[in-house]
Amino acid sequence: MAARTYGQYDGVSTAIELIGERWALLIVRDLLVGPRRYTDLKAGLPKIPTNILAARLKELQAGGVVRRAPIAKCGLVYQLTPYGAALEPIVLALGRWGFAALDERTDDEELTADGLTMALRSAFRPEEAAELPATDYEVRVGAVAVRVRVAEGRLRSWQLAPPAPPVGGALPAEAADLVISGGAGLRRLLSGDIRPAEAVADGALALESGDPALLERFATVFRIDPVR
Amino acid sequence: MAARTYGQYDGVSTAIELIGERWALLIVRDLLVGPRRYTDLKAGLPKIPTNILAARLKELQAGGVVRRAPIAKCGLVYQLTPYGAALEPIVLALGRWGFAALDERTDDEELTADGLTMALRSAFRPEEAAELPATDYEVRVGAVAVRVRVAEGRLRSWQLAPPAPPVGGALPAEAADLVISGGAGLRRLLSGDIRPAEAVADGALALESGDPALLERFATVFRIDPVR
DNA sequence: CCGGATCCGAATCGATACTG
DNA sequence: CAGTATCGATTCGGATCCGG
Repeated sequence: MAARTYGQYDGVSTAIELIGERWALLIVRDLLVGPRRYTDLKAGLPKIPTNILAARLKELQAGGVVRRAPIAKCGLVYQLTPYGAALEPIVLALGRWGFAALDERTDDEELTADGLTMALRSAFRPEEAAELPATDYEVRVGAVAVRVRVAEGRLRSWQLAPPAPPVGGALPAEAADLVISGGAGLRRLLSGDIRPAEAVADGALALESGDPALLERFATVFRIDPVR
Repeated sequence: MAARTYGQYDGVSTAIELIGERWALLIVRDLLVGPRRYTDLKAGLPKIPTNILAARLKELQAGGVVRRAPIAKCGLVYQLTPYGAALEPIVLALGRWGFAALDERTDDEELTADGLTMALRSAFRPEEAAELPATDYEVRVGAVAVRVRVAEGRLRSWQLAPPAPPVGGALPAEAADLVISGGAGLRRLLSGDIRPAEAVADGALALESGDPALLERFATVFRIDPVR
């Protein structure tokens, strides 16, 4: 295990020895959304071999990034330690950087609930949201659906499909103010590549319910600017 | 090459498909210091197999992260594209995160000039430096020596040993205001684990030349706070 | 020396099957 | 649910070699 080391003494090398192995950062990404059970992780990372998942979880625990905790009633969850949770701004920034290289989705690529949740988090702009009234959005892409609430410059999220335990408190009972769905259009909207009205006219984005004017607000609060 | 994909459609997955392969981010780290030739990279990454270096450089070029450019008089260099250069804040943050997990240096780990340069960059605090008079520091750790100038809230760096082409303009002719050397002491100083005076008293850090009072200033301008 | 390409054994990864 | 075990396919690492 120490045989495959980089042999360098510095922060970057140490960091990628902790979280640079294949699949490791995607496990961290999912755990940033909330604690997850072994089976949840496996479902959220459909292409990970089960032995690799087991191996990574052990390494991440040994590195102090992840902790294994028994949960109230039967079962156990993996969760980030405070040290692991400190990766959040890095993973979000990496998500923004990689977002710029995204092209059209192909059939063998899928978007998971945790992937969408983190994408929305990485696109969230607190400064823009600070003065706006509290608003609930529901975003659907294929089979996944995420509910986000923007209030007081902060973002909270819940996963509706597949359902995951609420991480931002109890899921609000009432319907979202705006419900949108669509894959390709969402990416182009977040990148500022297309205006909200165009996205809807195109059919790239569908307005399921809610005031169409709220889509402008959504596009203001959630955006990932192209890298330079 | 597309066989080993994560099969997910999101920014984080895309990012680590571009720069998540073994050694890739260390190549980026070195290129963030300045353009490097194949042999420079090999020297700065002593343990990288040459075929892996060649393979990574090709992948990074294919991904639009690195560009290969012929240099003025014979030879060619690799340099980051603007898209690759946008990784700087991420690599610096990762360096700070990993720094927290650094323990004592072992004999098989070495600190390279580019590693030290990036460590100092990641530790630099512009806010603290904004109001301070321009100051030059020279930092020596083992066989590597780096010269940094803090002026007007900005940081510039040059590599003295092993010498690399100046990336922040011409190397100042005059001697640095403060010259310090020492390995273990530097890490503990940057982490705030030890006070400047103690570090010198310990012998963990040596003051080669300059006003000892400047060491306090150094410790203020360069610091990596423990993660939470 | 620079900028790689080639070859080969060792370690890791990926897919599937299996178990407490 | 939470993983191990097994095994073939890849990749990595180390060394050598080669054209300019």
